[in-house]
Amino acid sequence: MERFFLALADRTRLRLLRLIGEDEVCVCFFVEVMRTSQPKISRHLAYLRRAGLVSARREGKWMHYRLTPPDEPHAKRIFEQVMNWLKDDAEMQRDHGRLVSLCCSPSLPVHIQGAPRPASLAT
Amino acid sequence: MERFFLALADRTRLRLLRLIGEDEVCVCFFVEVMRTSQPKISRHLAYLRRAGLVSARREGKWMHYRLTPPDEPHAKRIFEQVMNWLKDDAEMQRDHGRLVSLCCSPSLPVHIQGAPRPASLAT
DNA sequence: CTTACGTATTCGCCTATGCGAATATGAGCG
DNA sequence: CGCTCATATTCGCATAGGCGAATACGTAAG
Repeated sequence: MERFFLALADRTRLRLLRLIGEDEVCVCFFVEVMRTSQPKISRHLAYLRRAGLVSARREGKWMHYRLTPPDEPHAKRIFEQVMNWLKDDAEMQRDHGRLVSLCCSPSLPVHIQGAPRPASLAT
Repeated sequence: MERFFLALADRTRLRLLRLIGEDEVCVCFFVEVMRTSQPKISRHLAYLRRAGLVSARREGKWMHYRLTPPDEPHAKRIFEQVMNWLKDDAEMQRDHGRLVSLCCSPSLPVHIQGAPRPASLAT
């Protein structure tokens, strides 16, 4: 219970959760969209993994993260409410906007060319 | 947002929130029911006050605390869901049970004789 | 005014955790 | 194998915050 709330008690982690949303997103997009250092993002993803809120899948060099909402019914409902809350946050809307336009653009920036786009946003 | 979740990320604070519930409860009952040191309880109440989740009212020597749910609609809904979650926790059920039987008993233990009982539990 | 009592705050210590910088790991490729 | 790229982990440092012990504060009673 405390672990659950601790995982939610950091802005970087909340931004990551919001960016993932219903998709499965490659780490390189987080770095690109959030304009934050890669180690910082990786550390927070690890924290979320330990808290059980996300899980990862490797695909060659790329790691994809997706949400794994809690099993416990109360926690699950709260988690969904939190995700709704995040949608109303200005900064996170900007993040998400950047992710969408990035993934829908025909050519990715040089440093992430070839990165697998989130399924629901693929061109 | 982070401040909100940080406030919820501690078991002692969650126990306090659950004990308060819909009532206005005197600090001395927390100490009695949770079998925890008074400074510890006071510190966590101060934390909750700073986070805006509770507010205090002085009545002579006694301090009463009550919940002040967030204004922001998302936070408010989440807060209510959290309160429901707490009701299912075993330790917190024991806490609450002790509070009820304490307040409904005709005579309080020596060290809290004269303490004002929570309104809804008064004899 | 002094005392007693309920509550709050301070102090010193310790752990958790955030950060940037550097480095390690793991996978694909030549 | 050796190189590169994507990602993860480690290191050293700084702050937040938990705890018990001691102490301060505010109010009522004598």
